[in-house]
Amino acid sequence: MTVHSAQAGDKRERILAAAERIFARHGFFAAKVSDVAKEAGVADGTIYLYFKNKDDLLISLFENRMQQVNAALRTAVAKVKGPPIDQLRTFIRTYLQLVHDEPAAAEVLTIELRQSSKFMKEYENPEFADFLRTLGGLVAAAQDKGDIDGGIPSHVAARMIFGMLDELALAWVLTKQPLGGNAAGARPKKFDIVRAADWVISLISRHVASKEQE
Amino acid sequence: MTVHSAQAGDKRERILAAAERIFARHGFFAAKVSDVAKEAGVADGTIYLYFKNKDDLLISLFENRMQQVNAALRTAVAKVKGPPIDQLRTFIRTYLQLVHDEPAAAEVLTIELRQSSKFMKEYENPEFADFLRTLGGLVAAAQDKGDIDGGIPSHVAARMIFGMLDELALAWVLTKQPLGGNAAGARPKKFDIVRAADWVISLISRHVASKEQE
Amino acid sequence: MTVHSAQAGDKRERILAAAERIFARHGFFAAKVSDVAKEAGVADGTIYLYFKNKDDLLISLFENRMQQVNAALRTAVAKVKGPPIDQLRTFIRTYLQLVHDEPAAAEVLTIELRQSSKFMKEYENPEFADFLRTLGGLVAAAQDKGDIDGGIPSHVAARMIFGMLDELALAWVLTKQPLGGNAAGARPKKFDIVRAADWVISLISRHVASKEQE
Amino acid sequence: MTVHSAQAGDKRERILAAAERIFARHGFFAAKVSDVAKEAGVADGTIYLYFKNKDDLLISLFENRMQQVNAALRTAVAKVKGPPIDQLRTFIRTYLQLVHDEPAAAEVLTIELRQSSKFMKEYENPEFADFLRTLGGLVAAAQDKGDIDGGIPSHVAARMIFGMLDELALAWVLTKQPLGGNAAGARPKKFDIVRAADWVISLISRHVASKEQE
DNA sequence: GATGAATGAGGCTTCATTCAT
DNA sequence: GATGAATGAAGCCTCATTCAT
Repeated sequence: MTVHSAQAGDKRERILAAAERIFARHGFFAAKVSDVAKEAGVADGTIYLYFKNKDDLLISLFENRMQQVNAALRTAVAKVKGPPIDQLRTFIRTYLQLVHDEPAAAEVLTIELRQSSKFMKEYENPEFADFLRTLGGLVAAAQDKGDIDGGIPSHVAARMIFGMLDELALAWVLTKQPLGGNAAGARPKKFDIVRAADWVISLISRHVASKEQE
Repeated sequence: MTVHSAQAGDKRERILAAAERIFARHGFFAAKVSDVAKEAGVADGTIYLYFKNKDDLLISLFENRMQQVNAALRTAVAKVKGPPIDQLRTFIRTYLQLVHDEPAAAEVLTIELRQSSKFMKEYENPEFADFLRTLGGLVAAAQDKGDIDGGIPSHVAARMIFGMLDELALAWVLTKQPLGGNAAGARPKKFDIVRAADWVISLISRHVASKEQE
Repeated sequence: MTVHSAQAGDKRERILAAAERIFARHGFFAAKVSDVAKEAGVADGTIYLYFKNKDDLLISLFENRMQQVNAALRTAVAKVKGPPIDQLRTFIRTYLQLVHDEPAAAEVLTIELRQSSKFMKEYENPEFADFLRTLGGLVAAAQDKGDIDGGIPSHVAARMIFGMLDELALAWVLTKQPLGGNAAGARPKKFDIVRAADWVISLISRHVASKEQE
Repeated sequence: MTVHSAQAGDKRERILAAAERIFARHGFFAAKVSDVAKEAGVADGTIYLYFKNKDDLLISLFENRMQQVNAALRTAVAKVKGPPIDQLRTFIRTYLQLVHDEPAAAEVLTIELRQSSKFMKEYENPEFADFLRTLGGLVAAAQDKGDIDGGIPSHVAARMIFGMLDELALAWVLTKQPLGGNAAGARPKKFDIVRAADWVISLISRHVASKEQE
């Protein structure tokens, strides 16, 4: 029974995970619902027991993943006792670490979120708003301490920082790293996405940032 | 005669302009070729005299607009005699000014470019590569002068800056500014996209940047 | 239940039968897939659950019908105990009887097979090859017995005989016989396609063939 | 002037010749009018100065080629002073020689005539009727002499013979002869279409036919 | 007469969604 | 709940034909 209901409860998750992979692979529009079903190991119709329609599947995926991202960020930031700029660094590093660990999720959040901003506007996007609010708060605090230029509206600065992270994620995700070393500069080398966190901090902070690396 | 031949030569341009508006309005996938044709005032089949298919229409639109953007940027930057950071500011300001003046183009370049990174990878994107190369050059020069942190690979910094611009453009474009004043904070206020250029510069430059506003 | 499962299993057959009628009526190219669907009493999309595309529908129809023809011919010939020329007569008579009984099938096999020889070449046509092989075997046996001129390569003779049958079928099928008597020579009279079997035999056999008519 | 008008008069012929090649290459339905125009070296619209529409182009091609065929056959047969069976042999041999010399024409007459029997019925086909009448006359004469079985209605026998010729032509035309010798039986060898004339005669004549080969 | 850019009707096909089992 | 065969709306694209030059 427990196993059964667990499997049943799992089904929604399995579908979301499948959708993540399929959307990452083909893009939302090119992806077929039946492909998601196949990847999830369920029948086409089953998807409609858990989601209203294809759009809802994408929306739900966003909400779900952004929720996880926000939770991870909150947890990580809460642990930092140092000044706001260090919390910001942690925020950024954690985000990019997630991108590194979950490239499919990153691809969906980055590319598909973007392309579907169109219909995201209609559905609103509370989790993303939350993300920006948190980031804006960290920025404002860092501005108070004089670590970031205070002349910039913090919500705009938050947007800018998100833009950097998003673009880094995109560039990193789209660079298909050949297994092993890469042939003499044939393709752009896949840079270290996690290290990039420090680059972001050093780009935007006015002082030489205190390093607290592993 | 002049009118006629101008119109004839214009037809490709008219279709591109129509596609720009339609794609900006509905998004690439939701847009119908027949809508583009109607907007351009031509028959459906006429589109296929100038473009191989719907994809090619999008690709061509990118190339064309990015070419214009690059040309405008080159011209604007060439006029600046000051230090690299001032050239960079001009680059950024010009870019955001273009976003401001051509919101439809910005929407397509920003949203649709993103969502179609998928198939942009296949078609390559020489003009965008050019854009990044120019930006990277300016960054490197500014780094040499000590105006931007030199520890960041310039091509990564260029990506980050582009990310900021892109996100600013996106946020600005998607905020439907109600004509006239906006109802008490109901919607996020449409910030001044052009002024944002200075914010970008002040965010990333290590010294108080010299203002050279109009 | 029986009816239902029968119908379900039948669906492919129903579509083939509908295609046969529609193709015979309008010709392959002029026929619309949606007409076939309507004739079969299914939705347009259903066709594509059973066939890859319109071409595949035609190909499958050929294969299916030729298979039936070959089976009928084999059965009929196997019953004949007489000399090869009698088997050959049975082969021919059976074929023309099928044409008589299934004019739509005949029309498709005769006309559309021909017109699509173009793309039949690409798909091969094993059943037709089988048909020719069987016919060639009978011819060779009859040549051994001296009933047919032995100087002709048997596979070429088989082709010739098929050509006669095909042309007879075509001429017969295309002659729209008005019901009842025909107006004084206005239209070519629809000859007796089954009797024509004997004419074929008497045309090609060197001796007065033994008649074994009904 | 003469040259000019000759060229102008030629244009219709050039278009017919182009249509013959294009139809033979792609089939009537798959062939595009613009391809015919390109092959003929004229503009698309020019075709419509000489032909009512695409169908008319095919019809005219038939008429024209069948006329030439009939003329050639009449001339050849008129030279033969021997018995009807020899005239018949000449008729057949001449026809197959034409197939050999003009494979494109043969392909159109054979394949496209067949597939378009559909709309040929509507347009009638006087030249083909003429062909059959001539052939029927020769058959009847040969029957009178006892060289061909007299029990067969001569117009049906004519059909049969035409069927043989048509099928031989088709088989021969569709066998893409590999340049040079052919790999050990990989493809059916391209038989000698002209020699096949004698095979036809020996298949249908009751006596050992007098050979009058070159 | 000749051109060929433009037209636009119409078909093949896809795929999100439903619903009988 | 789960299935997956069936549906049918809708869009991309082709290409025969026209007509202004």
